[in-house]
This record gives sequence, C-alpha cells and structure tokens, in this order.
Amino acid sequence: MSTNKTGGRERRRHQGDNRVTLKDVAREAGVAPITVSRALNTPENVSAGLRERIDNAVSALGYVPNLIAGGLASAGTKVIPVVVPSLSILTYIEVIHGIQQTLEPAGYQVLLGSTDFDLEREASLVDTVLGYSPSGMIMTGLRHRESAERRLKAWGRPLVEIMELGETCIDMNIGVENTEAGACMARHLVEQGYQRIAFLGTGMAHDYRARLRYEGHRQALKAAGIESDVLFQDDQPSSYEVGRKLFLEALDARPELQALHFANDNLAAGAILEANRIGVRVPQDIAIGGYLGLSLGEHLTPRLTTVTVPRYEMGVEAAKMLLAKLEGGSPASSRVDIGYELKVREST
Amino acid sequence: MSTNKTGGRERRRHQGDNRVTLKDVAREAGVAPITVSRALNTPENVSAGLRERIDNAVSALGYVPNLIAGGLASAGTKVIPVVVPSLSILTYIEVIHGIQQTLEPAGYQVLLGSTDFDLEREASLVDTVLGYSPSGMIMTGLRHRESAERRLKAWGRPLVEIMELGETCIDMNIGVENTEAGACMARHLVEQGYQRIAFLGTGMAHDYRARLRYEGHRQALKAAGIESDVLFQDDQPSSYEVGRKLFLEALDARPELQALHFANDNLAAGAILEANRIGVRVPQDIAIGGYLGLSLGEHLTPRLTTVTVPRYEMGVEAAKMLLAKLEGGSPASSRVDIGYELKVREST
DNA sequence: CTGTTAGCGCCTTCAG
DNA sequence: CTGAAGGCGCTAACAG
Repeated sequence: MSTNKTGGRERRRHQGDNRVTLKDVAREAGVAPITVSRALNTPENVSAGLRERIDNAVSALGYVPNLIAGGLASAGTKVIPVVVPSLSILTYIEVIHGIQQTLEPAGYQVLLGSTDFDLEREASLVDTVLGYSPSGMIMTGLRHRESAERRLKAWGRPLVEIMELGETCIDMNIGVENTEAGACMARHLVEQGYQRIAFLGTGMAHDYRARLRYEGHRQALKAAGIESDVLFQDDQPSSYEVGRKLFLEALDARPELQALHFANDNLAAGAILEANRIGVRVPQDIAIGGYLGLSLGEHLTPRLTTVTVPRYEMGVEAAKMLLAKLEGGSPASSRVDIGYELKVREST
Repeated sequence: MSTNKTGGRERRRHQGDNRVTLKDVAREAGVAPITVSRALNTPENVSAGLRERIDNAVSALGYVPNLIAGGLASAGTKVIPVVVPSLSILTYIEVIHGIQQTLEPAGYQVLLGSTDFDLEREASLVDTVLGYSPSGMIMTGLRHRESAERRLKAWGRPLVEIMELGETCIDMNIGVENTEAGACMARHLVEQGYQRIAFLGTGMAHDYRARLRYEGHRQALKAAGIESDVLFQDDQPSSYEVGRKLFLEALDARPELQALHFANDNLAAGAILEANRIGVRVPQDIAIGGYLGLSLGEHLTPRLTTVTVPRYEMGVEAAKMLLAKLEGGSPASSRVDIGYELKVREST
C-alpha cells in the first residue's frame, strides 16, 4: 500500500514517529514542501487550484503541523508563558482566565508558570520558558531579580507586566496602584467615622503588593491623624480560615477596634462568616472592608464593602496589548491603569 | 570585544537572534557540542574535569538551552498539555494546581487548554497541542470526539484522563464515579427523613458529569420509592448568583420541598447565603446538600453538608501517574478511583 | 568517556 | 506564483 519503493531504508529514529509530515502532504499533492507550507501559512500566496489540492491532501492524510519544527525554523512559537506567583489565589486565576480566553482564539497557547512568590524561582522559570522561544510573555509585578530582568530585556520581545503599575517597566505594563487602592479603603473607613482601625493581612513578607496596600492604608490614616500601626498578620496563604483567625485575634487583642481593613476579600469574607456565626454584628459592632471584589462579597450578609479590581478584564487587556504588538502594530498604550473602584456596601 | 575574527559573515537570520547556543559554549570550553549536551543532560556520562569547564563556560556566557531545538531533535518536549472544560470553575483550577505543583519540580511545564465544554473544540485543541510534541498529556473526562480519540491513540504517549472513572480509557484514568456520588447524597437525604427532594443544577446540557450525578440521584430516590424528577436547572456557569436564583425558584414553584440537592457547592453556597438573608432556616425549613467540598462550605452557617472530592490530590495523583510512565516505569495502577466522601454537617 | 555525522520538520532566502 | 537549497539548535546513532 505504501509508496515506499525507493529502497525503504529511511531511518525513522524515534518511537512512534509515524506522524504525517509536510513532505508527505507535498508528495500526495504533487507539489514542493514549501508550497504546502505557504498554502497553510500564507494561503494568499498560493493559487486557488494548488490550494485546494493541498487542502485535500492535508485532510486525506490527517496532517497536523509540527509546531516545534516550525518554531525552530522561524525562531518563535505561538506559546505565551504566563508567570504568576500562585495558582491557589483566585485573583491570579481570574487574570489567567482572561488571558487564556483572549489568546486562544488568536492561536496562542498559555504556558503556565508559578513562582510561589519566590523571585529566585521566578528567575529560573524565566530561563526555562524562554527556552521555548515564545513570541511574547506575561509576568506578574514589576520587581524581578536583576538576572531575570536582564534576560528579558535582551530577549526583546513583547512582554506585559501585570497587577501593578509603575514608572518603569520592561516593555508594557497594566495594573493598579496598590498604594492608592489601600489608601482608598482607609479613607473610606475614616469618612464613615471610624477611628480605631486595623489592617489585617497574610503572607505580607513575600507579597509586596499587599505591603503596598498596607503602606497606602498607613499614609491615609496618618494624614487623618489616626493611629495607623495596628496590624494583624499571618504567614499562610489567604483563605476564609485565616480571615476567621485574624478576625478573632483582633477582636480578642484589641476589643476597642471599630473597623477592620482586610488585605483581600477572602480574608474579609472569612471574618464576616465568623461574625455571623458568633453573633457579632457588622458593621454595628465592627466594620469590615476588603479588596478585590470577589463575587462572594455581594452574597454575604452584610454585603461586603470592598475596593474592586477588574481582574478578568486585566487579563483580557494584557493579552490584547500583547497581541497588538505581536501582530505588528503597537498597542494603543504601553502602560494602562486598569483602575479600581470603591464599592460601598453594607459592611462598613 | 567579540571573538568574531573568522570573516564575520555568519548569517544570523532572525531578529534578536543573538542568543548563546550550545556551539558557543562548546567553543568556549574547547569541546564538541555533543559533549556540552551530555554535560547538561546526562552529567554522569562526562568526566568531572570537562564537566567543570563546561559549567564554567555555561555560566560565563549565560547559556540557556533552546528547548525547542532539543524537542525537535529528540522528538519530545517537556511540555504537558492540560485540557479542561473551563477555567472559571474552581474544581478544574484546583486540579490544575495539583498538577502544576507536581509537574514543575520534575521539570515539566503545563500548557493550558480550555474547551468550554465543547468536544469539537477539544478535538481541535488536541491537534494543536500535539503539535508541540508533548511528552505526555492530561485531559478531562472520558468522552471525546472520535477524531480526537483516534489521534490520541495513534500518538501513543502517556495520557491521563481525569475527573471521571470508566471501564475503558485511552491510557490511564483517575477520577470518581459521578453516578455513585450523586446517589450518595440522595440516599443521605432520604435517610435523614426527607421525602420531597429536588435536584438543582446548571449547564447540564453540556456538562455530562453533572448529568451523571443527577442520574445517580434519580436512581437512589427511585429505589427509595420517592418522586425523583423534581429538577431545576439553568444554562449559565455555576455561581453563587445562579444558586440563589435556583433556590428562590424552587421555593416559589414547589413550596412543599423539604430538601435541595445541588449539583455543586457553589450553587449550594449561593442558596444558603440567600437563605440567611431572607430568613429561611436551613435545615429546619429546607435542607441543602452540595457536591465538591469547597472550603467555603465549612464557614457557612449552617455548615454545608456535601460530598467531597479531593480535587487538588486528584491533580497531584494524575501528574504522578504521568511522571511514573514518563520516567520509564509503569504507574502503580493505570486506573485509580480517587474516591469521594460524604461530609454530614449542619445543612441537612 | 569523547567525537563525528546526519538529521528532526519546517521555513527563510534567493531564483526562476 | 512556485521551487531548490540550506540551516534553525540540538541530539541519536555510531564510532573510536
């Protein structure tokens, strides 16, 4: 059945290497391999007749391009590494979701990388993923190891740094002003008349964006002439459980507290749920504010006051910026402030 | 500064193609390229002296391997595509997290793919990701398009199908018996003495695993001689909001209902939160059961009775099965039942 | 233990 | 619009 009349000694080295190649298609269609390549990648450069013959051959043989070979030859794969600090934090998941939903229809695949908030691992991850000759890349935050930053700059392809906003970025930047967002909630609490206010966070030793929000919180309280150093923190990843613990701890240690500013909605939700359980009234006994805008917040009783950040949209926009640059043009802007919004609900 | 004394006409075709290659390292260390390759991949096959010279050259030049070239030459990249139906559903996220945490330390990267529950897209996604010559792959569910299944079988490398358990799989399988899990909760509700029981789900038209749980629910009720067709459903993705809507709808349409069996904890949580808000007592006025074991369930008042599935662990195990096979051996078992557990809490 | 040789499958360049 | 030649960077196979 095979057309293998010419000696049949072609060495097939790798196991399972029975895949149909461009060459097979070319033979079937009676054209040169390069013509098949063109018919697939730039059909407008191939006559209609050949195009059809080639398309037929492709589906007859069930040809699927080897993207690795293509990537090697053209020095770039349609892979976009997305490096985030954690996959257990909903925020990053939602951003990734936005990125993926935007990139996949454009023919790009997301290569996932997680650093666990460790810049050293981030640097080595950068080395690894650059090894896949990606066309572009998305990273979290603006602070990186010197070595990673150098590598990325030398690489010179489209790169979007997300979640945070800064004066200088490697290539493109989209995010929010964490300091301002933290200050925003703090000011709101002050305006509501609360005086004894605490900040409650977790993993702040490595999550510097949370630290920035705390910094904003402190500045705002200081500006209002209020004690600004009441801080409760923990090391574990954010969860309802940690929020609950922090809440009980604060209640116990500083019963005079009037308002709690949580570093994120997971913690704040854990606190409200515990308040429900033990009969602490929010906000009458104590007010609670969060950060993020998780949908859960709207379903709690009382509904959670929070500073929302459009996370899914941030992912979408980051991907669009990348695509714009990948497809030749330059993005509308290489630095976009995705913004945040104070949602005053019932918990403050 | 450069050592480019030999004519300097080497053609560098691609933009930005100033990367250090294996050849550069070889020249620097005064050995053949293959020796560098070996020093990096199988150091035990290179003498200590050369190894050191090579390591020095590598760091002096800042060499980073081109994984694409390596992948082409050795017919396999250290990329593992993970294909899931959705990135907006926490379940899959947690599984992915487990997979990623297990694969990354072993030197593999996760390539993300999402099908939106569309088997047609799944099939084309399979074609695409196979183009990256992955070493192995993880897919969701046991039902695929004929074309995808054929392709995957012909591919012949390690593949784990997750989330569901079945008689026949392509290569390896880990998951739970959805039908039994559904029956388990239904039986529990009957044992608690509830007679008028409804099932409430969403997206069941495309999510056949949810349909299987409903099927189990029906069988269990039928076996107990109870009306088993009370079903409320919706098309949107699961969310607290949809759970809330379904809950109100059921309350309104069938006030005689005594227990609600939700297709997942997101929906069930939405219902409990709404019950809290409108003053419906759970379980006194109506009982509520879920499926998954989301951590939120333990923090609600009342705490949610649910059938838990170890999602993170399933990801870890799936990755381990894959690694076992990739690293030559064969996994302990190629079909593992990760199990589920009925957690009776306060909501039933 | 080290090197030589010959590709992996595709795409870039340059000719026709 | 189509084709021939050569190479992307690395590694498998086979010597020494």
